[in-house]
Amino acid sequence: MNYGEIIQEKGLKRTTHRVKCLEVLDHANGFLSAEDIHKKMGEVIPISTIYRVLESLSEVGLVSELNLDHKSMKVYERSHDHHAHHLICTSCHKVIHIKGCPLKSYEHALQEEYGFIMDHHSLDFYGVCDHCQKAL
Amino acid sequence: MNYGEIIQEKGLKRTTHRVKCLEVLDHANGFLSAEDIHKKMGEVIPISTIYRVLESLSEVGLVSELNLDHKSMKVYERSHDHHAHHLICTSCHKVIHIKGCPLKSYEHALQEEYGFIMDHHSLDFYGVCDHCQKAL
DNA sequence: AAGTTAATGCTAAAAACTTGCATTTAATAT
DNA sequence: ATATTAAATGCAAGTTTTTAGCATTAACTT
Repeated sequence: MNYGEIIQEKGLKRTTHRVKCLEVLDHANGFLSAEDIHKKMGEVIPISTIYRVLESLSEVGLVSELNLDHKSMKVYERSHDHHAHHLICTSCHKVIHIKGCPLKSYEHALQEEYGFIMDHHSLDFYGVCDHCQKAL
Repeated sequence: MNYGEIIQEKGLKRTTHRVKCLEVLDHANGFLSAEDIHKKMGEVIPISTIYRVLESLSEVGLVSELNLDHKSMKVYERSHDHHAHHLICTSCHKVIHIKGCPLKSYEHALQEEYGFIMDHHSLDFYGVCDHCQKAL
């Protein structure tokens, strides 16, 4: 299934910008800011449109929007269907996806202890990747 | 030890604004934005000064600055000396501190698996607190 | 108390993001 | 295929959040 079809399946119009934007995000390794995407799309489309495209793709769940620690800027990634966390390299900014989550039972324990009903959690690891260690 | 002394101990000048700001953060339950702090300090001090005060307090580790998921705004809290995570109520925005961390061995496993050297991680839980559940 | 350095107030501006509105494009009905 | 309708886009301007420049003031040092 190509990007256009994926977009239509979610009930959105299949526009050039949305297709291109989804493709860019799908090929990116790591998070991209609106500005990054703008550049990768050739800087011909107004940035306001980029924001609107990202908003619509986020709304239907094709793209995830998040704020990372230490960055005062939203970043975006192609959503994955599994619950996942990230290793984020503070040197090259590469993002490694980790499938699986070690927090199930811990969440349950917290729920018991604090009477807090969990909705979701955010977990990211920061450090230096394999490749960057060698480069130093 | 009072706020002024704490500030001086870190090598900063003990100014009225810094003392007041640290006090406000120490008494807050939850994260505060620069704007929140500005209001709590009476809105007489220019917001640019608030940012500078927060910057200096962050630099010496008295205050932590972070970006939460879903909020495109920096928020601040009085630093605690122990490694801790948060339960954040999406209804009343109260923040519950959880001492301890379940990720030690998981981090180690990731380090092995990906050759990634960990620096730190961010972990926050979102849900509905005890109190808000009753109110619904 | 005088001197030195850092902090503050005030104004302006940069950066990130949003909105309004006329025009164009995509999907749908004819 | 063409007309219709609703949504998306381009363009310009506006918010919001955060930072910077510079003259003045306050805090610590001697």
